Amino acid sequence: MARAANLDEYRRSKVTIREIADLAGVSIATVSRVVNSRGDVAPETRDLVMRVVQEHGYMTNRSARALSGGRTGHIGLTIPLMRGDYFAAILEGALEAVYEEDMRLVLYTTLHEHDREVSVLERLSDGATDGAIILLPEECGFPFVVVDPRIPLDDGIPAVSAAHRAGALAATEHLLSLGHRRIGHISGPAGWAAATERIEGYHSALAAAGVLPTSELIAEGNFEAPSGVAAAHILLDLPDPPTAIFASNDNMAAGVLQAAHERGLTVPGDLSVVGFDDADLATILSPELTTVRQPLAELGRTGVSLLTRMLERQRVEALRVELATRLVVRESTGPPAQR
Amino acid sequence: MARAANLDEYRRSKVTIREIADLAGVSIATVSRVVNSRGDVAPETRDLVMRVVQEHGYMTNRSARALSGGRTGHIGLTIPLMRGDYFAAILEGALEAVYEEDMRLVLYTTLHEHDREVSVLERLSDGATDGAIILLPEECGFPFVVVDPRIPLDDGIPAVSAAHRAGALAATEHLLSLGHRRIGHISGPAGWAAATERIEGYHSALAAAGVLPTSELIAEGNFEAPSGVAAAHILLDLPDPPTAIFASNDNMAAGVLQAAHERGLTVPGDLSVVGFDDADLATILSPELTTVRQPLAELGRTGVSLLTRMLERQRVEALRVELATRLVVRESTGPPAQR
DNA sequence: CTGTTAGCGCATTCAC
DNA sequence: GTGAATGCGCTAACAG
Repeated sequence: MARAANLDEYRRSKVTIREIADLAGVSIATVSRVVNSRGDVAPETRDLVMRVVQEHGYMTNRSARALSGGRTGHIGLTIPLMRGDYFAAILEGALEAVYEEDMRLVLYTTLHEHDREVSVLERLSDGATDGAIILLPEECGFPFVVVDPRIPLDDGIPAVSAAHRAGALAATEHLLSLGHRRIGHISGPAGWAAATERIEGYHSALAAAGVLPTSELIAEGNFEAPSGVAAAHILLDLPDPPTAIFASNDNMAAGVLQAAHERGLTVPGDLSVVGFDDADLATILSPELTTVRQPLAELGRTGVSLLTRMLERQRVEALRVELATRLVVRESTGPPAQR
Repeated sequence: MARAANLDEYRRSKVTIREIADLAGVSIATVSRVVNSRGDVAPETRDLVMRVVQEHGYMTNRSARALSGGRTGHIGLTIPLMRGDYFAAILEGALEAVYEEDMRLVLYTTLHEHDREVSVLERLSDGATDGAIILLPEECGFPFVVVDPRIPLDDGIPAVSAAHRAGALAATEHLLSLGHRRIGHISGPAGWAAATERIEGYHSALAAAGVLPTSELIAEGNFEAPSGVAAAHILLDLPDPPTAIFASNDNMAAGVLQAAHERGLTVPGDLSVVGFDDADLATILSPELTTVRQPLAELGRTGVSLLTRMLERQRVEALRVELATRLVVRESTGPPAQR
């Protein structure tokens, strides 16, 4: 089948349910039943209709179905930004789930800009989508579930997130068990739920090991690599510098590696570093990063299934899901150097 | 405005054009004219309607508009896979353009699987979208433009791609000008247009400098990092190993860095490496990668504008766009070591 | 089991 | 300038 020479031709070429009905000598309703695989159709009628449908390549018009049925089959997904494998991984999971449910994913980016967030939220309620997966929380009269919430959410808002605290705890314990006592932490931006919970995990591990947390050992970053190198330099410039650094994500851990490289420090010989996320980046770096794996794709996938469940049951349930994280030990951690 | 307690309530809460018309004491047609900013409306009527619209938060229902107007305002975008900043960058550009045109982007992944590609193509023509940006070329009766074609395309298929040949030429010339004569190349998969053109650029630069290309200096990879380390080892195991390696993308260049690291080779001291893409990865690595910048976001953006132009003119034009690439010199290249 | 009948919400002729 | 009427393609009662 060659490409249509122009759009008009393409549009005209679309077969409607009425034409199929006429061709098959049945009513529109019957065709509808067949294509929606309803049970109450005689086998022979079904076969007949199916044949005509096949022959003419009929596909039901989604717009019409949406208008009539009240559901578009689209779900929206807002994401702060595309770059970095972090969000891509979540998106990938969501796409997978959406594909399996024969729905479509309408993508929006907010770029972390407030204006943009507002306008995206507005667009979300224009009927183009049935619901949304949101990577930023806002109140709005629209069915949605928040994935990986940036800030603490009201109860009653469905959300799926990862076990940040437990992951950070495991990461710090790992360092502790290796013999480290001066363990620096590069945190995410203050106010972000994930960043806060990871600090908490770091603190509890320290406390459990009887190590006194010092605020000078915590430097704040913004989840981007450059902030990681800056923070690493601050930490390493300390009179009594850390022998290990736990960064709140892999990007910043990459920054730590870069800073170490600049100072001629070997990893893990002179400095151990642990990341968080287990993004693709973690295994691309040398040495490969010891990090905490977040089930990113699962996050996206779970978000979709939560949403579709809400959509089907016709009512919003307050559901909270927390997915487990786990430490992945690779090459960037080892015992501290002897003094 | 609090969240609707359940979906039914949410759905009922949507205001229709008819209600606005009644409230404003005008006809449906008038409201339609106003919200679509048609000229032929009296200023006072316009203001009145606008006020009512604002007050009730009316938004025109996209499904109804799509059914009535024959255009959904959605455009599809198929992408092989989400991971890696490469496709993300293209997607980002496309999203930007789509946002500006007040359209929506429906995302599909093919995972490079043939079955998946076919089913995605089918879904594309179900009326959910007006047209598509495709990262894989197939003939189908549907308006689309191919971005970054994987294989050579028939004339007559609108496409936008980057200047692979020129970029590879610049990269190789750079190495040559530094004094390198044994320059290895890690290519992309055979048959991919981008890979082939980059090899051609590499060859012409060599030829222009009077250096005889040797096939042993070309190793094939698959654009992923592990294939880069494998290929690098092959090249470096040569009796007369290269002093510089030009990898066909940044992922594989990262693999080369990793291989060098494993062998205790310093970059660029013992080995120079050049990548291609200038993905985010390039500046996260240490040393930062000298690479050829592809205008990834521009690729996506241009794809969208090409498509919308096609959609508006109501006919398919055969347009071919090639966007310029440019060499970005960073830390991973330098003169060859003295023998 | 199957056909008939109503809309779904909107854009768009046309008259006025 | 404005309103009434028509249809986009389909699903969902209902009736037979």
